[in-house]
Amino acid sequence: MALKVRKNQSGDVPYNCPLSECMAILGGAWTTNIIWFLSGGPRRFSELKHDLKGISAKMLATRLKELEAKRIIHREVLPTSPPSVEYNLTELGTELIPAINAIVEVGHKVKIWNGKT
Amino acid sequence: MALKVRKNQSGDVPYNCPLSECMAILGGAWTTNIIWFLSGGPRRFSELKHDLKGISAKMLATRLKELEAKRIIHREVLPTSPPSVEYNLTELGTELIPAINAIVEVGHKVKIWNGKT
DNA sequence: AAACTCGGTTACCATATGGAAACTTTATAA
DNA sequence: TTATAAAGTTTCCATATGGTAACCGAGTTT
Repeated sequence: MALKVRKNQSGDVPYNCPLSECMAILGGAWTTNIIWFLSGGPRRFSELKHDLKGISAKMLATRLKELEAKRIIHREVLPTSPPSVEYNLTELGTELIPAINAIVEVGHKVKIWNGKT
Repeated sequence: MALKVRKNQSGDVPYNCPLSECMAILGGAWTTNIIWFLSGGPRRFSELKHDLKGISAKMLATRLKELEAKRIIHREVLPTSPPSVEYNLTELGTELIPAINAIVEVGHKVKIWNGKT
């Protein structure tokens, strides 16, 4: 006899939307790391490049533009010479911090489970 | 005068490790959705395929194998006829749920900020 | 005048990602 | 006898992703 498809117990049926929507923000390479470093306060392009060891200028520029378009970060040109550019989290961006922290927490637990204490 | 690179205020310097490690688990397409649906209890291949509207069999099989290799989910063949296969979260997999929930929470907030109430 | 800094841009390229559709095996149902 | 279900696998293909390296303009220091 063929099996019946059981009702899913995790909640309402098309519930994947908020998850997918948020993962569309956090999904790209380096994205969570950028947000995490910005959670410490405003940061310039070259500072972020220094923070994110191994990131290319192209990748960093791409991600910063994406996050700016999604209103997660704010870009501000400072009247220094030469002009410098500072990035910081918007209010919406700040809302992401608890999720990032939760991911960091699990990251620690995964390391313990994998014996990398 | 050239600007000085300021010390980052978000914490210790090479702190990206747990974040990157966890994102390496959660990063692929559909991954968080699969974990979320499994958080409701064990689920068969075809049930998950039904849950995750639009996923291809290939993608689902790939992700399930990945998550099994990372000890996030457990695969069990049931002695039904035809044999069916049930997937469920391991203890380690269960540890991911708070992070997934945090992401879902932010997903809701993002929708509100974007005016999609 | 030459070199350097800042904040990128551009071109080129290799690989990774993921979709569509057809096929498989075992076994039961019509 | 034919069809269908479960749980994938396989092939083919298009696009997305991301790295390297060179380059740029404005301004500044040497």
